[in-house]
Amino acid sequence: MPRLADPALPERRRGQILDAARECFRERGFRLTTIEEICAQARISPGALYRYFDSKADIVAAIALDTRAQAEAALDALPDDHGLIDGIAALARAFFEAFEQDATLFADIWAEAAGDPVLAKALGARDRATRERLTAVIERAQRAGAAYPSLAPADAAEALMAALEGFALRRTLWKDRDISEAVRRFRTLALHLLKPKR
Amino acid sequence: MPRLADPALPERRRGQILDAARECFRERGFRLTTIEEICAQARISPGALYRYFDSKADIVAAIALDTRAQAEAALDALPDDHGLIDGIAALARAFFEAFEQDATLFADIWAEAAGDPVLAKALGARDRATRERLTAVIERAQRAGAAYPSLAPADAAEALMAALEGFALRRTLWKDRDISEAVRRFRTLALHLLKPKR
DNA sequence: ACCTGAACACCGTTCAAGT
DNA sequence: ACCTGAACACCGTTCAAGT
Repeated sequence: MPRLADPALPERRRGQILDAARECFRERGFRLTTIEEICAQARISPGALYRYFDSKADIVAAIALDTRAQAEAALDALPDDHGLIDGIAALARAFFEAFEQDATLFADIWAEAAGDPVLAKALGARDRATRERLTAVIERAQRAGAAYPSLAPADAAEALMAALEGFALRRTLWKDRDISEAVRRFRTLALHLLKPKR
Repeated sequence: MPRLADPALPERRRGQILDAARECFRERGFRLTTIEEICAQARISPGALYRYFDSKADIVAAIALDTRAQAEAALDALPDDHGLIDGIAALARAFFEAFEQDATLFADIWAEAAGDPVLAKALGARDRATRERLTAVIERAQRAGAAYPSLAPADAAEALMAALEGFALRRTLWKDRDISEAVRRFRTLALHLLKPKR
């Protein structure tokens, strides 16, 4: 019998549960999937699951923050020269793709956040960080002459994020419409916001 | 004993229940409010409630469609001359105000729609109608020279609606931020989309 | 015809007992 | 230290019985 427990176990278990949850949410949506289903998928008992997550909402929160973190990381690769618009469009595509299979999850996350101050605060902090990075990129682009400076960088960033999320939200309704169409529309919007001269 | 039932009763009951539901949702959010709470507020029994609505989701659906219908009606009053931008801004303010007290409801409606094909279809039909009206307004404005024609009217309409809903969504996270700030940001976006020359 | 409210079904969460 | 799974609590929905 080991005196010390496996220090990697908690992280492994959390990953195991999150993977199972994503799989289930994808199949039946957040509302309809049961803790028992997640447990079956993760080959674990309810009691064990609650050792690693406080609640079902806590599981969505973890997934939401993870997705956000990935999106934010992609921002660092954004060029601030004349490739800016295309970079933003690529980012939008990645964002839409992240929610392609679990389209409903996007809406569920926001609904959960709206009713759960803890998740709201965590998501809010991530969101602020994301917006600040995007603002910085736009600011540099304006200085470099790659973006039109009539719009305050912070306003442009907020508008772009709102539009991106708005398109993602609307895509949950029109599941038939393909991603490229959404990307094209978002790209057009970004172009008008950042380079109105062209 | 009357041979014919009061023909206005069903509509009255539905209104009574919807008012009660709105009140409850405002206070505790969609998730947390209980059918029993709505019943208490409406002074009616659960059995009676289910005579007028199929499910809890059906109640949100009714509220969602009602809110949408109001927003759509406001579109008719939109000027297609140089007051267009201000008209759109006023519309955005009304939209934000409609969800001011039940901020979480906005996200809940989408989450519900994402998981409920019936609601999705109903909301989708309304949405299409709204977009077509907005498209027509923009088209007229472009012809009148009040909007810049570089953007296809349908794309502009879709972008504006996505942005409007994106801002509304994000407002559920930042409850502190006042409406005027959101309206100002949306107005700026609309300006860049429709009148990039200025 | 419309309503009541107890009963049912389901599911998120807990906890006493195991190894 | 970690896990199991039966039990609990809660709530959306139904339905037999009332008027």
